[in-house]
Amino acid sequence: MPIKFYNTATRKKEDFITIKEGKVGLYVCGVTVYDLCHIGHARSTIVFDVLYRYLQARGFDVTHVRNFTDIDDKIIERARQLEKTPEDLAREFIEAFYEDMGALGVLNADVEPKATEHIDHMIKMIKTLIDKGFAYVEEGDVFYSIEKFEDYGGLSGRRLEDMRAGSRVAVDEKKRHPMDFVLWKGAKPGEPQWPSPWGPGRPGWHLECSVMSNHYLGPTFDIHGGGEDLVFPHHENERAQSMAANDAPFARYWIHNGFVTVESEKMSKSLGNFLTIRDALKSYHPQVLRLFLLSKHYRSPLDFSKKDVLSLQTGLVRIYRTLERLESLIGPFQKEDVPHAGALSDEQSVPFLKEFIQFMDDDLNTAGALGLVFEKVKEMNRLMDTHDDNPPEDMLSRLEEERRHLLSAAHVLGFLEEGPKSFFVGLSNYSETVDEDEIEGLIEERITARAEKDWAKADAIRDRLDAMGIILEDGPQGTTWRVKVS
RNA sequence: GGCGGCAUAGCCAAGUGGCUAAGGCAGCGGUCUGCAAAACCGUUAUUCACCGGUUCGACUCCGGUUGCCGCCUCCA
Repeated sequence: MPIKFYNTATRKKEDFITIKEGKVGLYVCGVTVYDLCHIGHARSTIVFDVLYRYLQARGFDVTHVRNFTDIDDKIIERARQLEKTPEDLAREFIEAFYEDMGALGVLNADVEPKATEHIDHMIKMIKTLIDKGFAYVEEGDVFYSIEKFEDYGGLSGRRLEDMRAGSRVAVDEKKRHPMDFVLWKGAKPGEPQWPSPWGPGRPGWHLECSVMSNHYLGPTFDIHGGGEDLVFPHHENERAQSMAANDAPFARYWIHNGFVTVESEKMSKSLGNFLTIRDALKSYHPQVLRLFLLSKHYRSPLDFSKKDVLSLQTGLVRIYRTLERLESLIGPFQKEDVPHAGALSDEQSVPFLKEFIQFMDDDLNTAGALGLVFEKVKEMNRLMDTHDDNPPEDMLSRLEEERRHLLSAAHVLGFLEEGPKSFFVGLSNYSETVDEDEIEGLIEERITARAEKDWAKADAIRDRLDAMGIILEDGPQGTTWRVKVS
């Protein structure tokens, strides 16, 4: 069975066939670095991170390009407000991007180009477009003439006539057609600028992705991704530029992720519900956030609500508790066992991994795949329950094997990558700080009381700890405690 | 006005033209435990917004209605 992706360009799920056997060129529109990333950026970045991981696990040699837009009107404006240079501002938020996304377990892309590194290539493409008659110069600006490109609208399914009716934009009168867009923008005094044949200025936004995808992946490549809001106009314009300049098809598969709302409302600065990754990480463990963002199909809208995130957290805690239980039986997971590229090949005989592949092959169904993970966890717990005190050797080796399968699936989703201990320590940071000595002391006291069968006293101590947010577990090996997290 | 998407139990969320409609959270009953906790077992949608149509058969395909959302302007 082939991998299938929903292709925005055709509005259908299609079999994924690469241009070159075994190789995938993946271009994902990154962020404009004028502010901190929010939870919506996190979803998009994580979704394509999972796509990247999955294609690699399936054995493809993937070239993943994720750009930074580091010159743009918003950056200039924000820099002016903060009295910084646009370069410093961009550098600062690129750093923040790595910090935030790194916390969420996002891998670096293979190439992470910045728009300002490709100005000369952009000028070259603009020249080509002018020479071919797709672009015109007006007083230091260069515009793309959409009427010259017959397939304009071919990606988003829009017709020019329809759009004109709904246009609410004050149209730049230099444009010959209201939907024409800028390729090169003449600089006003004091603005960042680069020399060009049309005077000093800076590139238009859409141009950078055309140039950089062409530069790193060639004129025609496999997958182009981004948030669904980019379909129009950004991707439509990118496509028009690239196809006109290169005389070649552009991306073969267009993949777009759905939006994130916060407590059922669209994120916006005016509503004050603009949730940055940084703020979200103050309330939730990064693994909880990551898994939450993968708990629904990537194309559907996702509502970020505290209640739903916490219920997902409870589930994740259960998974980690199982891993903890496994460690006590068969020791910690060895890092060398981390699955290598191509681990999820077509000839998969392990039923669990086979099912996992079926879900992921079907348009990256992370939600279905996650359900599978929970089923496996239950199965392993059940197995451990049957031989609580004296586990036979063959059961231990079976558990070891199943844990390896579980973790190789989890690796594709980018979670369960740390040990249970470290996870629980991390999670406890989200609760009030606790005084370990005090807790240990109380537990000692309670052990004595229990030995004397003074149940009233034992229960009183347990209640007291409970009030402190500490949960006790009396097991065969003695009493353990953990912090109540939700 | 145009384009597109979504509507599944108390909540979140997969999925399929006919076989028991995944999974998580919450709830209830049970096993275990001094009692708990954790884990496990059982249980919670005769039904998939509404109305028609296609079909031997639809929640799944088609048409319409209602509701919600996104895009058409910078936006992941």
